[in-house]
Amino acid sequence: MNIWLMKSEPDEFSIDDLKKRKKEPWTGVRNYQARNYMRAAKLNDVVLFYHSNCAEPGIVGIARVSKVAFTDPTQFDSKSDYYDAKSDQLNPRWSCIEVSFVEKFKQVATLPQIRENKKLRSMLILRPGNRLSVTPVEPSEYLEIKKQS
DNA sequence: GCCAACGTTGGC
DNA sequence: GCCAACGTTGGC
Repeated sequence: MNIWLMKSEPDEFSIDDLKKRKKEPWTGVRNYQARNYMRAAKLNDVVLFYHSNCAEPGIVGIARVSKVAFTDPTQFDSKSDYYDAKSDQLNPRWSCIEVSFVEKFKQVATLPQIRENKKLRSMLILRPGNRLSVTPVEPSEYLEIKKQS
């Protein structure tokens, strides 16, 4: 089993939105490395849900992979923000996965807390200029985050 | 709103 | 294939 961290801007789609909707296709990822991580995701992999670009950035809850990678339909939708005219119907460029709500943390694991925790020092989210919306997480890091939530 | 750190694009 | 310009992300 793998563990992933996925970012979302709460103004766009928050953990509460996921709780309400129960599941959500994670469309719109337009970065090759993040795409490759999604393609590597397996059914029921754990997803740490991260709120970015907001007042309190941090890990706010847990989701799980409820559908493995499939063609992201938004790349062929000319009305979508995520439309990609260069993507080939026969060999689509972008994939997405479906994630389902598991839990919302009682306490947010805030970015400063993550940064201060020695056991979480190597998390990719802390890397300067990290802009990947999907990154792998070590099991030990996952356990540590669960502990403080 | 600022700005650093990227990834992508496109001219050559 | 190089690299400058540009756009985007995301913390602060």
